[in-house]
Amino acid sequence: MARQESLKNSECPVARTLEAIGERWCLMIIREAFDDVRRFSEFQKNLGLAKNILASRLKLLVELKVFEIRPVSNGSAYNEYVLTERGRSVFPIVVAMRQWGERYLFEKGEIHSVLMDNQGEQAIQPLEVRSERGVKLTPGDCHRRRVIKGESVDN
Amino acid sequence: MARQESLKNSECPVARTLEAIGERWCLMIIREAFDDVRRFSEFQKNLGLAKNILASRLKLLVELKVFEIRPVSNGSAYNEYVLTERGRSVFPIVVAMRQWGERYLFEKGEIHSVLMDNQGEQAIQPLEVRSERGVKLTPGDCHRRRVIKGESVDN
DNA sequence: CAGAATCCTATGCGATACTG
DNA sequence: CAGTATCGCATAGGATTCTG
Repeated sequence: MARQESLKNSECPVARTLEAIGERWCLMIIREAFDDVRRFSEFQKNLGLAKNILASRLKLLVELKVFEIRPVSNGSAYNEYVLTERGRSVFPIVVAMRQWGERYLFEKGEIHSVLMDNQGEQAIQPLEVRSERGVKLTPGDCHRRRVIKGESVDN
Repeated sequence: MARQESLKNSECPVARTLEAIGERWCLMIIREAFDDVRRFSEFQKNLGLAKNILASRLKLLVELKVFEIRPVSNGSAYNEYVLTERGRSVFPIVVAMRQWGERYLFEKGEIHSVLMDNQGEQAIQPLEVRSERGVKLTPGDCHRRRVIKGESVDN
């Protein structure tokens, strides 16, 4: 089974998301973009990955419409990689990972980065899964159901 | 750079989370566990991955305390893999991935699974990132700051 | 500086066989 | 059934070189 194809047509959205952008460098690149990184060299400097890998990931993410390529404003003849709405929508995924890591993968006293809001320096609330009516849900409160996208779930 | 080590000691919690459980099969296994899958053969049947891979991932996830091994209740002499609190806390990550995939990786009319709550069959709200005071935040509203875990961020 | 192209190695992972 | 052990291929990804 060709590794890359195996989950691409899964009917589980989690599987497809993992297949599309779940790879570590993709998410790290997107995370950098949330900090307004836009240039090839900046991504490379901050992440320390090989240039060919970065290039291939950026290409992939442009194909997926997570980034769009934009000619740079300041004169230099190269491109910027700017998040699309689709790319910005990855935010909750990255925040959820961040919060889990903060909680479980650091020892007390260890340095790590946290996310703060820009106005007033407030911390971020833990993400919570809630039903339509606002009830907080745990994994056990949920089940999966097959639906057709675009059609009503009811009746 | 030994691929597996490169992000493990990053001070970015996103990087550590990716390194720990970001690999596709790990998250798929955890997703199965959210549907109350507990047995080796069930994981394997539902996911269709090779047994040695499943075994190594389960071992890894037990080491990470995402799962705990529990002797099975119903007599059969084997083990169950049960999510710990730490494992259940992965829920928002999986839900965030699910929601992103639902939105962007399916065509209208395509079949996919959705998450519903068990009582009343309500859909799940889109995850939102909010500051302490409840203001909804986009990536641009945030910045990263280095802190020492366990110590107060203020003063 | 922003990539593309080439090369090489480590390893992810599937397939299969073996064990209690 | 629940794994462990072995093998082999494909690919991820690092290092390096080349180009506009």
